[in-house]
Amino acid sequence: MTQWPDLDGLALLAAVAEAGSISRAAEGVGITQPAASLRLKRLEAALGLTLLERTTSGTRLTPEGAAVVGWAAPALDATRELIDGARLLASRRRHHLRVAASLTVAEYLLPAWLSALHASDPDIAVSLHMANSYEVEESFSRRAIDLGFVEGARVPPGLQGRTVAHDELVVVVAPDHPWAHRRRPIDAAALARADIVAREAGSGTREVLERALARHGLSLSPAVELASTTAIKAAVADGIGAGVVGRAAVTREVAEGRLVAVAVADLDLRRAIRAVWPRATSLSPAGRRLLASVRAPGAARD
Amino acid sequence: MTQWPDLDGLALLAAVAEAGSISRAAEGVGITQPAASLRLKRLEAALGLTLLERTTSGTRLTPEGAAVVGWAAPALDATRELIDGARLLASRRRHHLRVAASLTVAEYLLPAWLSALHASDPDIAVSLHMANSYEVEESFSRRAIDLGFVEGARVPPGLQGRTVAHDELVVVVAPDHPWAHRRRPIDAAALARADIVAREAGSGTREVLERALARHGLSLSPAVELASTTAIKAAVADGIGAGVVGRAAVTREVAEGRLVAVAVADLDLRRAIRAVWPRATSLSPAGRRLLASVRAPGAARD
DNA sequence: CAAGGTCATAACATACGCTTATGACCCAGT
DNA sequence: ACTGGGTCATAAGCGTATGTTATGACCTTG
Repeated sequence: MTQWPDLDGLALLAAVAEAGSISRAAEGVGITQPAASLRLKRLEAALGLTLLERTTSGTRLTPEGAAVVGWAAPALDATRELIDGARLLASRRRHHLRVAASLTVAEYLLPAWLSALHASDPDIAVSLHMANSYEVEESFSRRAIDLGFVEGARVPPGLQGRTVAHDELVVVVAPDHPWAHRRRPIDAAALARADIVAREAGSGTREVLERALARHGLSLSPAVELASTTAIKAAVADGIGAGVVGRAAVTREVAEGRLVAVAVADLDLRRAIRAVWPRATSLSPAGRRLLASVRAPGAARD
Repeated sequence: MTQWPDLDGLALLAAVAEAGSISRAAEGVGITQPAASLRLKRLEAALGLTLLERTTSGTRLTPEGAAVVGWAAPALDATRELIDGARLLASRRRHHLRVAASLTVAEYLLPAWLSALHASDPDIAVSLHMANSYEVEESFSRRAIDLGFVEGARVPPGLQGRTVAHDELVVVVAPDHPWAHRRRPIDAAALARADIVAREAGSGTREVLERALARHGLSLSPAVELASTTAIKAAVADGIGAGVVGRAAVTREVAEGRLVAVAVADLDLRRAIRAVWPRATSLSPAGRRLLASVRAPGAARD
């Protein structure tokens, strides 16, 4: 497979033509004179031509050498163009990052991660798309994003992922709800029977809840389905029912007494937050930087 | 100096795009699958790009890979053109040989050598220029010839050479010349005093004669100077004087009694026949073949 | 569900390609 | 005429690149 000529050698040959001596050309390209001598000799052997007239006072091209240099110029130019093009693409990969994240992650976790990324790598520009887990998969297949964040137990097919955080769902009710003053946890069956305000089917939040109930042989029939955590919080505050949302989303409301968190016995509402990217390709450099930022500054919470 | 991309790798990448799998591409370019895998991985690392989507059912280009393949095509094409051009030149060097030889060599030695060369390498075309030693040097500086044959003691400056044969000058006279019936050799002084028919100054033959006489403190003052051996033989036969010519040139005339060779005591008239070529460059392949032929088939005579 | 394809990884051998050290040679300036 | 500074070539040593074979993990397909 050593059918291709040595581009380094050809560049060196051109440098010799320019410099008038092997020594100076060698210095110019940053190798020693013996290395250059050898390289040129091998090039001549490979081509079967005498390219250079070596004298004790310098080295000049033979006519054949001049012809080869003439042919080498377009080859080297075309190759340089390839390098430049690749560099441009690589720089995009290093300085641009298209992220898709589920609503919950985008609202409550990503801001801190992105700020950490900006602190460590100020020249990475991030564009963020909000999407539920299924839309994330679809975005990958359209190659519209480089990195996704999804919640839920499973890694979507065709993707690989790394768990970067955990989020626990909590049951919240309005302060005047009957559960608001219980000292003992409710049980899973009670939750399943109650009026529930839940996220729509297809969201990671909803999936975790359903799976957790299913482990008790229970199923969910929500009183209301809403498409955002904010809407759920409003509905719960209005007394429509008990809401199930990520703990991070209601930290302030619970602290301020506007909502009350209700403990549920025997129900595992923890869910993994995963960074995911296509299995067939490697994560882009910018994506790797973001993951490094996620891991580093204590951003991972539960 | 490892600034240039791996052309083998790029060609391999294109092969992968074509074949749809790394294994088949590897087979296509004649390496094993692991070697190809590594090569491609290194290429990706060097460019900082993800070029391929590797799946368990084959490998396809990413958009970035497609772009790189697009850039690689002109680079590979330009490089192939270089190879083709160099091959053409090399084939000329292998199949063409421009030879310059002094009159004596061209007439009496080269025919046998060329016939031997033709026997061993029928596809080498030889063009022959007759020239005296000085003209040979000049032909090299004009790059008009690849190989020269000169007589005489010295190797011309700027050239390197190898002795390929020896030729001995002999003194010949007409059958009715006083020296024709001597049993004892004449001496050098007698030769210097006699009427001599010699080659012109600047010829190798003449130089050898003058040097040989000079070693005895004698100098040459020819009665007649002629520009060809044939002319000298005619002049000697006409009785103008004693001729000094290469032994090979008069073999037939002496055998047939038309001329008589006269021995000369204490005069070394041997001269080297040298193949010469520029010191600054190496001998062309075709030239090497001719020298091999000269050495091999007993062509070297004295 | 087994078989045959995909690619990746590991262990090893070889050979390339650079370095430093040294030598031969020529030209120019003293 | 000679020495000094330039040229290039050769030799020995060494690290690494790059190939090989052997093996394993993983889909996809019949």
